[in-house]
Parts: sequence; C-alpha cells; structure tokens
Amino acid sequence: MADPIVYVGQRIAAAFAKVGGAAAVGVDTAVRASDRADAQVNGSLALAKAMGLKPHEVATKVLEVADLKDICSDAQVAGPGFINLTFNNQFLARELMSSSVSDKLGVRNATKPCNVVIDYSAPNVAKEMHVGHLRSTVIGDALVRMLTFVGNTVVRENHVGDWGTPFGMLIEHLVDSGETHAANELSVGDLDSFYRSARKKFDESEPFQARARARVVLLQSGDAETLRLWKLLVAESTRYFQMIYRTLGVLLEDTDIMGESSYNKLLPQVVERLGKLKMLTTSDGAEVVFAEGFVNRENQPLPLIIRKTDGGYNYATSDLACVIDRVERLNADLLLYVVGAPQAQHLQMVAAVAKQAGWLQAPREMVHVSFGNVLGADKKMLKTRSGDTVKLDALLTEAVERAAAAVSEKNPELSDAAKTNIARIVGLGAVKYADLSTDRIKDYTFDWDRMLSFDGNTAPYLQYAHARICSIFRRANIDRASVRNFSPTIAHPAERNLAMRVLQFDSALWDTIDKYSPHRLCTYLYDLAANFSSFYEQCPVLKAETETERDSRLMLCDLTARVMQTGLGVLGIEAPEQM
RNA sequence: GCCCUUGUAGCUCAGUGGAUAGAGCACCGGACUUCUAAUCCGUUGGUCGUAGGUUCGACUCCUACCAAGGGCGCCA
Repeated sequence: MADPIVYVGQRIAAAFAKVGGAAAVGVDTAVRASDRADAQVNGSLALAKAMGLKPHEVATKVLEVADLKDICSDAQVAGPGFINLTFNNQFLARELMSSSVSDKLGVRNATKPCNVVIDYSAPNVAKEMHVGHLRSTVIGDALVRMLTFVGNTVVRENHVGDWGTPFGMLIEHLVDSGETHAANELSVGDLDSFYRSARKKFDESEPFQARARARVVLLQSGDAETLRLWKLLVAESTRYFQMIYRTLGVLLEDTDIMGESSYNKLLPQVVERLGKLKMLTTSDGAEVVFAEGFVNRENQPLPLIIRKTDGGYNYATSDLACVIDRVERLNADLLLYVVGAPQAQHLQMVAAVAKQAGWLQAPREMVHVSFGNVLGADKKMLKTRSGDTVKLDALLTEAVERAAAAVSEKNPELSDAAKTNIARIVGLGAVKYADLSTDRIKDYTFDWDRMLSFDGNTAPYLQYAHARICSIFRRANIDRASVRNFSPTIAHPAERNLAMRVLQFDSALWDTIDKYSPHRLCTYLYDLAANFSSFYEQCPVLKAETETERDSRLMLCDLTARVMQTGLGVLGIEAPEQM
C-alpha cells in the first residue's frame, strides 16, 4: 500500500476506536489531503459531540494514542479540533521504493475480483459512427482497461444495432441497388448516404414500404435469402466499425460484437419466464410488465412493453434477455451500461423488472454509466457547419491533422515518421482526453484549440511532461530500469510535492473506479504533470549537486513517468517518448 | 403535468459535510547561454442559480422555487 494517506488512515481509525470506544462507531475518521499539512483528520469534532467532550480534547487524546512516530514528522491539533499530519521524508522515501519495485506502481488489486460485463459503443449497422458514439466508446474503453488493471475479469460487449424494422427497408434498398454496387457504397464508408437513400424511398414510395414490411417478416422468420442479404450489411458495417476502433485505438474487436440479433432466440424465453412468474399483464393488446414506481403522463402506471400488439418484441425484451444472458451465461457480477443519459428511465425499468423476476439478485448489480452530450460552441449538439452530425472518422482525421501541424511547428527536427506517429498519438489523445476529463454526467463543449493546447488540463500537457522525463534519460543515455532500485531522498519542496503526488496514484485510480468516473484520474494526472513541471524547473536532475541527489531524482523521474504512462494507458491514451 | 440531470470567476472546468471555494484560458507583469520555454513563477478576478431548513460546521445533505437540457406506451 503506497498511498501515505491510506496508510496512516488505518492507524488513525485505530486510535479513534481506542479513544471513543463504542462512541467511535459510525464516526468518519477518514484522513484527507490538506493544504495546511500533508493530511488532515476531522473526525474529532464528530466524536467529541458523541462523547460530550470538547473536540480539541478528543483530538489531543487521539494523537496521544495514535502510533505515528515512524511515519509523521509532525502531528498537531489545530483550529476547533482538526488534526494536521505531516509525513516524515524517510517514510515517503520508503513508500516510493515500494511503489517503484511493485509491478502496479503501488495500486492495490481488487479485494474481490469479479466478472464485469461492460456494454459500450453500440453503433448501428448501415449507419455512420458519429460523435455520439465517441463518448460511449472512449469511456467504456477506459473502464475496461482500469477494471482489468486491478484484477477483474472484464467482458466487452458491443451491443450493435443490427436488428429491427429499419432492416426491411435497408435490405430492399440493397436489392434495388444491386449487391455489388451496394457493397462498394458501403465499403467506402459512406454509410449515411446508403441509409438516407433507403429512408427517402421508404418515406416516398408506398410499394417500397410494403416490400420493406414484408422483408422484416421474412427476416424475423429466418428466411435464408433474406438472412444472406442481412449478413452482407452486417459484414460491411463490422469492417467499418473495426476500422474506426483501430484508428481510435480502443480494445473492441469483432468478437466483442453482441448485437441485438444475438438475443433473438432468448426473446420467447423472456416472455415465457415472465409469464410463469405471473408478471405479465395484457394492456391495450400488448403484453407488459408494470414495475413499481413508474408512471406515465397521466400518472397511470407505466409499463415495460415486452411484446407489442403485433406480436413483435422490442428493446425492453432484448435488454431483459441481455441481463439473463450476462448473468446466466457469463456469470456477471457487475453489469455496466455505458449509455447516454436519455436511457436512464428505460434502464431503471429493465433493472427493476430483472430484479423482480429474480434474474438480478444482489450483490449482482446493474449500473448505468450515464453520460451527457458533446456540444458545439453554440451550446447545442455538435454539428458540422452545414448542420449535419459530425462523423467520427472525419473528426479523428482532423484531430491528427491539427496535431501534425503543431508537432511540425514545435519540433521541426523530428523525422517525418516520428512526426506522423507523434501527431497520431497527440491528436487522438487530445480528443479522448477532452472527452474523459470532464465529469461524464455533464454535457461538454468541444473545442479544438483548447483540447490541443499545451497548457491546462489537456492530453498534450500530460504527454509533454512524460516526454520530458524520457528526454532526460535519453540525453544522459541512462537505462530507465537501472534506476528503479535507487533509494530516494526527499529534500526540496518541489521534490516532496511530486513524491506525495506519485504516491497518490493508488487512491486516485480506485476513486475513479469506484465512481466509474474517468475524469477523476484525469484530474490526478494533470496534478501530477503540474507537480512534475514545477519540479523540473526547480530541481536539476542530471546536473544535481551530488550523485546521491542525482540518483534520487532519476528514480523519482522514472517513477513519475511510469505513473503517467500507466495512468494515461488505462485511459486508453498513449504517452510518446518525444514530442 | 410528473420524473431525471445540470446550474461554481468573463470563458472552459475541478471540488470527498470541515478551516481562507481551486485550476486552466483570457488580462497584466516576470523567467530561456540551462535535463525540450509545447514550460515555469506572480497579479487580477466569486452572492457556489434563489430562498429556507438540518448540522458544532453546507458548494456538498433536505424542501420549495427559478433557469437550461432530457425522459414520460407499442422506434431503439
């Protein structure tokens, strides 16, 4: 356990228990980072109230009892009864060592590793991926990496929209266009025009509508020729998705696709099982479940529609099938849904019904990792100048182009190959980081200049800090791995700030995981970069006063770089060695 | 109409019931013969939407209201 704050927390909690006895139960004895010392403890005020004593007295007693000699150089009561703790430098050095030689840089493994199924990305077949898919894909990818990093088994599921009524019209349009021509159109990535043409025909031509409807029936009844045409559409789209995922550098693969169609066989079972449980009600000709606590406009109970009046299933049925499949086939303990905020009520209803049916029993749980929209400068949904949705591949291309211009300007000596690679890493990193670094629940404003800026809470700033460290080792021709056993000595304040920050990686990552909020790790990494930049200005490494100091700083630099690289890594962002 | 989310500096955003609410941008002023100045250091800037309540203590929890966005029966 590397984080000094977590470490001292155990001793403080023990001291509180000793002082307060039964009164200390339920009192928040948490140790927190402080701007007045290294850490502060506020629990004395609450405990004093419970015991009818003065907070200052309680704090004093806690300090008398607490065993802090080996880790704190200073511990005192301040203000009304706060305890301020200052760690001694030997303790910090020891913790840095343990972090440096640990394969996970001091990050604790999950106490109970579990099976996590993450549902994310979810583009639609025969439709372009746009900025709306960016958030789900990028946030989902970061969660996959973080949860895997701490020892969980993670299953990626890409719930692609590959089924339903639109496929009637898409298949008929495919027939009209001719398969070869359609395949060409789809393979150049111009999926939207294919979809729009189909839609246009559907809206304008009644005979076409009739054909489309008949085709849906054929598709659902498993007609071989129809399925063949459908698979053609799916295959072209899958190739396109994979191209985007590779460009974006996310972990999703073809084999992660579990489209809506995958659950077809389970749908009748959902109805059957709900029927047996006597949960189904017929309402306006549809078979529905009334989950408690949900009402419609007229304040009447709001149903979850399992089977439509026409006998077809809809997305609620398929989402329930998903729950069953993930729990019973994949043995999922935790089901994450990285899905936009508008789906909140739907997912709540699905969860409520799944629980009521006994398919989702505690401690298994379903969590909606909800997120807001990407906005343009006008505060409305991000659109192109002509008012169209922004295509994801165009957005990524522009990001890399903009980064390339910046790289050429700032570091013209780099080889063309290096420039190309760095531009790719910086451009994609900027886009991903902009998405990850604000609280996912909120909408965020998309702004090229800000995300590619080298100042502030941006990917390039963090990547630059990492590149500078690499540069130190490259200049001096020192092997990074060779300094990892060096014993650090903490002397300079900037050195100390950096050390403290490095040691907080564990708690920052866990805090991020507990809340499924990548922006918390971003904030930490930004602070780390800022602490490093400050250190870099004030503390010469290669020209340190003594060899001991030099070795110590080399060790601290290497550890900082590894935390940065690993931290960015679990966010799905690369850290180049040169910029 | 009911429900959900959001509201913090001019702008973009952090903020775990705790002490004096923090960054970045912008503005203004400094620091390159130096391990990458793509950086650093400093100044200026606040009714935490409004009003109550709970609490030793509230940006944080509760209630009401205001504003913005979203959801509310057979699309997904």
